[in-house]
This record gives sequence, C-alpha cells and structure tokens, in this order.
Amino acid sequence: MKFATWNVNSLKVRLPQVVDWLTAHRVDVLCLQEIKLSNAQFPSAEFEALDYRSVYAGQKSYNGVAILARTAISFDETDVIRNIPGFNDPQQRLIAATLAGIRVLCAYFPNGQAPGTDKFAYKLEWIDALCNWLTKEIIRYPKLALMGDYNIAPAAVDVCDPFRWEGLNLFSPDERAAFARLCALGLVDAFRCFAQEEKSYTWWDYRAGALRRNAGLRIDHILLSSPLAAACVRCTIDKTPRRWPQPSDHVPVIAEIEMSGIDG
DNA sequence: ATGGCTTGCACCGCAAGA
Repeated sequence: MKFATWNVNSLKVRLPQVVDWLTAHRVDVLCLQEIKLSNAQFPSAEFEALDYRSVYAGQKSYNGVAILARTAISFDETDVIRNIPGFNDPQQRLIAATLAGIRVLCAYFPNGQAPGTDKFAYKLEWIDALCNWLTKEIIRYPKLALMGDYNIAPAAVDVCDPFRWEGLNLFSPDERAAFARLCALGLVDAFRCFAQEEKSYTWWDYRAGALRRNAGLRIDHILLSSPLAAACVRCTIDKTPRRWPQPSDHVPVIAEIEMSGIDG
C-alpha cells in the first residue's frame, strides 16, 4: 500500500492538480495539509468520483487538513480524531483515522515564524502536546504513521545551505530536539531508511528562483512506528508537481508498505 | 541582499507562509 502526504497550499487552487496526481499515482492514502477551506467547502464529490473517501478538519482561510483513502480500504468512522486531544486550539492542524488497520495521523505543524516569537513558542507547545498524546496513541495503535508538513528540517543534510540556515526557523536546535523527541517515541523517518539522492528536498520558496537553484528544505515527513518501518520497502519524493504551472511550494512524499510483511 | 512569490480577504494593501 502507498501512503502519501502533500501540503497543497490551498485545495481550492490546487484541486485540479490533486485530482491529476491521484489519477496518475493511485496511492491508497493521501494526507493533505493547508487545505485553507471550511468543511462546507470541502470537495468530497470530486474525490468520490475517483473512488476516494475523505475525512477532514477544515478551517476558513488558513490551515486545515484532510485524509483521502481509496473506498476499498477498511475504515472505521467512529475513531476519527480532529485536533490533539486535550490541547485547546482553534487552528485545524491534525486529523487521525484508522485505515486498513493502520493509524494514520495527518499533521500540519505550526510554521513558527522565528525563534523567540510567540508563534515559535506555540510551535513548540503544539509539538509537546502532540508528543504527550502520541505516547498513549502509539500503545493503542502500534501500527501508526505520522505524516505531514512538520516545518522542521531534521538534519543538515535536509537543508540546502545548513550554515546559513543554522539557528533560523525550520532548522533551529529547539526544533531539531522536538523532532528527536518524536523519534524517541519509536518512530522512524521513512525517507532515511533508504539510500536517497543528495540534496533531496520537499519545499522550495516561491521567490528568488529557489527551485531552479534547488535551494530547498526537507520539511515534509513520514514517520513510521516499528512494525510499519520494518515493512516499508520504499520512500520517495515526487518533485514533478513543483514544476507544474501554479504549483504548491511543497511536493508529495510517498511511502510504500508491504502489508503482508507487517507483524503485530 | 531580510527581498524575492503566492494565497486569502478585503478592499484598492494587508497578513501569513517557510
């Protein structure tokens, strides 16, 4: 089964691209972030026409997350969770659902703006709350995937110019430590389970020809619990949608899991 | 070079993203 994540930076603008991409790739599960629309505006019918069901936590203008899954996949609508339980937050940044027996968490981590700002403090608090909740969630659901836009580059190898970026938002010690705390729960960065091209990134700034210069960062991730990591056979970044007209600044990350290889 | 682009909203420029 193929699990993918993509920050689309407005599902209204990017819907044709998401439809084209799904039609071409037919992934089993697709997590979307920054859908930037209310629940009433969610284009469920367009995805149903492609045989995908949707669960979503929408918000007018900002944030918003969704999970699309092929209708053939088993799904229990009673255990869908929106937002981090116990963390009071009007911003819609997390949705969780169980698909084919796998707990899929679709997350849009706060941007953080800059270390020292209120937004940065909120980013760290949000991750802290996520960590605390995940401690229990991973026991309840040992087969768990945390996928989304983390707004964190975990290591120097994930940054186009680590000397310039060191200490800045997205690549600061506090954020790297927060990422490490998530990994310490027993989650594995699927992308780094395999040999990858150097300078592999998932986001390029719209400005200053960042894509042309490959001046990007790897900030979108798929973290897998041990049983899933052991059954993961591939993890790739699909850079092609970044070259399409009117692209999102992020591109999809895809992990392929051999379901017959999962134990536990 | 602290800009540069893109989005949404609400106006006729602004905030926010990363």
